[in-house]
Amino acid sequence: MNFDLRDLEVFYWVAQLQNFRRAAERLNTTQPGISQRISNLEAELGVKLIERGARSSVLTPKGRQLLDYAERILGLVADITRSVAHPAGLSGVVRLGVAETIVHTWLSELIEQVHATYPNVTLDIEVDVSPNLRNALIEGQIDLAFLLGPVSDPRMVNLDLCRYPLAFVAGAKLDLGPEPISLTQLTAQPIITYPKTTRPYIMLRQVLAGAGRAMPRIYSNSSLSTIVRMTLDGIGVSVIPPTVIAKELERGELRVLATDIQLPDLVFTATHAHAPGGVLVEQIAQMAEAIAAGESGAQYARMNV
Amino acid sequence: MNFDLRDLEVFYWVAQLQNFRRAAERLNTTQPGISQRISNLEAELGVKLIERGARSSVLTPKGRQLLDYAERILGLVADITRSVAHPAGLSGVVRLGVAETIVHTWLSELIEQVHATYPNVTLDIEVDVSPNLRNALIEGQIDLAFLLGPVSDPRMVNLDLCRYPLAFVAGAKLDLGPEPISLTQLTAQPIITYPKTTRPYIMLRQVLAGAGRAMPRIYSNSSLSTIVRMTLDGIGVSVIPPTVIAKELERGELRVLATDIQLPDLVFTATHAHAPGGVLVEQIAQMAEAIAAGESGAQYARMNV
DNA sequence: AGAGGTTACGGGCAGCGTAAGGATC
DNA sequence: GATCCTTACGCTGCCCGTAACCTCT
Repeated sequence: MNFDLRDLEVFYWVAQLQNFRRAAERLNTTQPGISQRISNLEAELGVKLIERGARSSVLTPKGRQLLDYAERILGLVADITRSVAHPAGLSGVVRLGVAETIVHTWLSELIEQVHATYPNVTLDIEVDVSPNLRNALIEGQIDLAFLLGPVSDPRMVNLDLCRYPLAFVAGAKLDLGPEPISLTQLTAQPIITYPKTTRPYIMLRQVLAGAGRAMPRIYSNSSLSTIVRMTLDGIGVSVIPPTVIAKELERGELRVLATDIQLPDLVFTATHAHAPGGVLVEQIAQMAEAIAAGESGAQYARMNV
Repeated sequence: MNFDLRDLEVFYWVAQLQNFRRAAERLNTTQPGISQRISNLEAELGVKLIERGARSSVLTPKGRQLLDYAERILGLVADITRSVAHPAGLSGVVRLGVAETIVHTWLSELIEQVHATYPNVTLDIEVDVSPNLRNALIEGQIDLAFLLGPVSDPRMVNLDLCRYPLAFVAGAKLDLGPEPISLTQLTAQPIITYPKTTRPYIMLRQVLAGAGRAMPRIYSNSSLSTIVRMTLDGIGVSVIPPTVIAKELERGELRVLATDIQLPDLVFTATHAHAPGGVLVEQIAQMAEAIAAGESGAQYARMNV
């Protein structure tokens, strides 16, 4: 009998994702590697564990039986890394997907704290819009994401991070008339905000459409920095969380427009798959939760000035 | 985090035996190998697990914590080999210690059955007297032994195998006078039996001494075959279980002497360490139990003729 | 033709056994 | 000096990644 924990881990993920290729992505390896591991496991146990189908692979009865054991064993191994292993000894790569908003708030703080706590851990950071991050999570291409809203997939774990109000922001020089600014005044300008696939865009569109008038031009842009740049250049009014432009507000380069328009807040979550062995991921998610809670309070305080 | 099941197994045995060298023997490997495994485990967890002492090595608190997990994990792995693995796929080496009496009764039958059931399993068989087998078991040099009497060590598991009566046996030509033979008649002859360290020898000595007369000459011999040979040659009367000389009895070359002397039966057990992962050992012990039960009945039947 | 999995092959590295080197009694 | 463990070193064998192949739809 010669199988190891890696075999069980591979088997677990193939079972979960019902697909060799996705398991390979999830485990940062190649598909033939997965094939070999599974073959080895089946040979060692002398039993067929996985029924390879044309579109997806599914467990045999023996495979289901093994899955139960594999989950328990991997869970115990995770317990070991939690309770007996020294934190500084943890190592590995965590693939992190981040919505750009987070990049402009507390991401760097998290990165520093992770590297301080786990010197041997590498973060692979990928910045993208939340819908893409959501897909990447489900496909197993990233381990953890900080994105908009909970991901309602049974296998995903969501931790609430922070809640940022949206606001209409304009360049200091742009004159829109007396405040509070009405919808009509606003929509004379192009509105600059997040891409079409994202929740802020959809929410904004609903709010503007709800008023029953002609749709204003909406410039969507997947780069938050660029949105800020365009707003600074007076190209239009942007809809973003003021949190990300604290500096520009302080310097008086940008201002938050007083309006009566209610926009729902942006709610960010840390989301990851429920995975045995994902101790690191859980820890980092919890660190993010703590940092975001602290930052969020600070940001609110600043905004209330 | 990069440790495997082998690391945990090595750790488990070092913890049990409190000694690297003995763990190496138990695991059929070399002592530096054990050293390396433990070092690796400690490095991976970033924690000292074992306090190396001059005479024995003992677990640190973290080590005790890990031992708990290791036992559970290895137990689950054993469950896998029990319930999901195909028996024919089991492989490995089982080091078997056998008292010679067993060699002359049902050992070959067991060997055949083991090889039929587990084609990939190798048996390392060592024939020795029970006291030596007992030590080898405790030292972890053998995995399983068929020997005299239970081994009363907390970590050992004993299964009753068979019970063979002892008898005085003489060559067909040796004339000792009218039967039943008295002690006095018997002790005129040299008595040939098992070595001094063994239970039959001690029991015999007590019985003969109990009679309060001068001790007869006792030839002790660690080879049962040789005892039979000497008895056939008329050198003396031997004290052995008639079971092992079925053929000689049938051919009339040897005979069992009728006496009033009560000798306690030889009780054999299959004994092995309680070890997680020792699925093979448990299975073989159970096979021995079944075979011995069958054989034992047959032998009794034959003797009652 | 494209997605899913297997087979083939070469390079790198981990783990083993041998042998020599402390440490502790 | 005896016991116990660590360190050093060469070697083998495994495992990984690349690439080509097979097989369904």
